[in-house]
Amino acid sequence: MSKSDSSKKKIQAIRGMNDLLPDRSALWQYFEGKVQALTQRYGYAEIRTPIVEQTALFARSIGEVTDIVEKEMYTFEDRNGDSLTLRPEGTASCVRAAMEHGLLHNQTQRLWYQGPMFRHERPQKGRYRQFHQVGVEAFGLEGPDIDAEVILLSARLWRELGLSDHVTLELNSLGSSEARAAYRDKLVAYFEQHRDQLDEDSLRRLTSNPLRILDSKNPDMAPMLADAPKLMDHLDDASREHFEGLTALLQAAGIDYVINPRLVRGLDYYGRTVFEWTTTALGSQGTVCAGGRYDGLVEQLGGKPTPAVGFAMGIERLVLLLETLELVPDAALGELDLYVLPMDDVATTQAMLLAERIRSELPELRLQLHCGGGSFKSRIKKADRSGARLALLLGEDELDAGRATLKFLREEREQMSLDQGALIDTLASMTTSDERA
RNA sequence: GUGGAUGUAGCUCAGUGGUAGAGCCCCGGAUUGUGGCUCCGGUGGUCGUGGGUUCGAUCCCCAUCAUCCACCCCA
Repeated sequence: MSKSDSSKKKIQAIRGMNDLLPDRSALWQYFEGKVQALTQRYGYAEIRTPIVEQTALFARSIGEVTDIVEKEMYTFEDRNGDSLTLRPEGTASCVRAAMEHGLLHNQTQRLWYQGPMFRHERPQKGRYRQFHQVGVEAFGLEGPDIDAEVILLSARLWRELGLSDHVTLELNSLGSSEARAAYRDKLVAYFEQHRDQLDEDSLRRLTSNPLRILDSKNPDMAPMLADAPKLMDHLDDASREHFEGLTALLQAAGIDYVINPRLVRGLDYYGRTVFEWTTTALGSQGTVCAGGRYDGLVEQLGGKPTPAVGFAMGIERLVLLLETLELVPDAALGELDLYVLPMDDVATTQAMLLAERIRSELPELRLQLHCGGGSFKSRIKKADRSGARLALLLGEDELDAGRATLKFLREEREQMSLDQGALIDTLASMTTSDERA
């Protein structure tokens, strides 16, 4: 080995950007499958947008002074000198695409998306620089019924995943932008009066995002925060009515919720309804799904005034939660049904042809064909380690007789010698009855 | 961006100022076409990376990278 060889540095993944390895991919597919089926059942159509957009899109939608825009975006110049950004969230792109293609012209839209998002944050469990979200957005509907619908959609997902007992719905209303601005002034005035009790972070937020001070985890500030003016007490009448409409619908639908007057979203475009689904099972990254109403965003991006509501959920966090709580059914993990095993090299061709025939006749069956030769002993060991429930053995005796041997790898049961003609029916009966059980 | 902890085989981890071990995994064997249990043998590590101290460092010091936890932020 020369020195130049040893000086080669191993290339590794970018910090905070993870590979999804084969032992976990079935879990993601399970989750994604549930989402796909669910959105379809609610009449939401998928939209796919590029992961790169003009930087201005995010600056104008998320808000110039938010942490996301100020210090967390992956922004770079392309070869033309244009400023581009890897999307830090999905709503802005979704709105841009919907407007650009006339999807919001005199019509309502129910859309969903899924994909990677990018934020340059310090990685932590449940928080990564490339992370994945599923988002749901509804446009052109202003009543609280659509707010309730998207919440019901998310609640059904938790039910189907077995998560209902592990997540809590928190609700709040931010009111109209005018009411919020007036409230913000009152709040700042209150904090100014108690400036001595504010910690360093809160002093910084006093000018950037004073509403977020309410959400502080510092116990020393709790008494002072408890006496602060309440957003709920400063709502405009229309927003109050909207919020009451929403809570009435949720009650009618049997959805439990907690009103959290300190709940504030980090993105500027939210107004009126905001909500979060949280869990205590994930440590400090407990928000698993969050969203709300953003009636002003379309107009802000140059479109006609269009009411809108939506949410995004973090796939890493939800998958982590499913793993932590051991809520993934074995059937979702994609184990093999059948391992087709030529007992020696002479049987290779016949085994391959038989495997192909089975795949044609039984498309649902998960079948792996032994490749790579080896002694019979090592072959059958591999059949065992493959995890398959059944093995189909083909050797000299079987080939001569036009038969195959079906062996049960996971149960105390005599192996069967089957005529190759009857094989398909036997396999079919065995795998379907097993799945129903 | 701030504070703290950690980094030895694919995985989980021992260990010592004189260049390393266990268990699991993987491969082979224990009579001919039957795996799982047991037994035997074997592959595999520049001790995260780069400097420094030292006769000599995996061990001490510094830096760096990565992971984890909390803050910040947020899904």
